[in-house]
Formats: sequence, C-alpha cells, structure tokens
Amino acid sequence: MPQHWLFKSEPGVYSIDDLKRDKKSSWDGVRNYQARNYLRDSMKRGDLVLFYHSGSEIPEAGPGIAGVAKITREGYPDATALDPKHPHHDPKSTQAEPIWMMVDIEFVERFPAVVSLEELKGEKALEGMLVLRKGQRLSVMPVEPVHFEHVLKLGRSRK
DNA sequence: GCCAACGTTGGC
DNA sequence: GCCAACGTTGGC
Repeated sequence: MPQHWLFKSEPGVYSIDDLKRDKKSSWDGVRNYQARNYLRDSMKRGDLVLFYHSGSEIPEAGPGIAGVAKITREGYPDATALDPKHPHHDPKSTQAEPIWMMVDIEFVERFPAVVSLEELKGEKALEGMLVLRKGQRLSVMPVEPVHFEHVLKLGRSRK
C-alpha cells in the first residue's frame, strides 16, 4: 500500500503547472531535520503526494492543494547542499556524510481548481489533518489515507 | 543544558 | 507588510 504525503511549494517558485510541464522533478532544498527524516527513511517509490501551494504572491491564488504527484525515486543526497556555488549550499554536508536528502517525483494530476486552505479547514472529514494545524511549518509531511482520499474527492469534484 | 536572539515560514 | 509560530544558534 502506498503511503501519502503533502509537499509545500510556493507557486511563484515551483507550481503544479511547472511539474506538469517538466513531468518530473527532484524535490531538493529541504533544510529541516524532521522533514529530512521523512525524505530519507519513510518515503517509498509509488507513494502519492498532495501538491500544496503556499503563500502565493498572487492574491487571488490563495494557499491550497493544487494536485497530485508520485514518488519515483527514494531518498538520496541533496545535490544542492553539496554544491558550493548553489544558494542552498550547506558546508556541513559532505559527499561522505550528506546531511540533506531529496526524492524525485512525477506529475500525476492537476485539480481543475485549487482546493483552498479555507475550504480544507471547513471540512469535518479533514479534522486533525497535519497541514491544517496552526504553526505547522514542515515543508514535507505525512497525510492519513482517509484525508488523502477526501482531498482527492474534493479536488476532482469541481470544474 | 538553558534560554535569548535571530532567521524563516507562511497565513492573513 | 505584519506578525505568530517555530527551529537553530551561540553565549554562558
């Protein structure tokens, strides 16, 4: 059984449409230990990912879940942390002992319209969902299967 | 090991 | 642009 996750991205930086265009992408740049542990230890090939748009600079494109992706490659060393010229370079991370991890994902589907954070908060069925917790800043987090299924239903039910 | 200072995230 | 929440850093 595949597990379920939620990845946050600022759509101005990388959106579901960018992923649709690219078909696949490496999920690099995560610099939080708890998130790193999920990337390194828990994510498996075939796991499904809710693609979340956060803090958009475009006011009418508020935060929400924009679509679905799938994990195609399990955790491996984050190349941006090892590259001295990269803005996300971390001198503490080395080839021999990499600190930060990334996974690869591929595009699965884009919802006809983003399921807004406001709508998610109003759903009884999503009570307790991690991303809805106040002060929840993890960029990568697990999602319970029932919550995942409910979000899918919401996302597919609109035009 | 405590905790103040600081930086970042992200909703509003 | 503001600010609450949180993680990290560094002085002691």
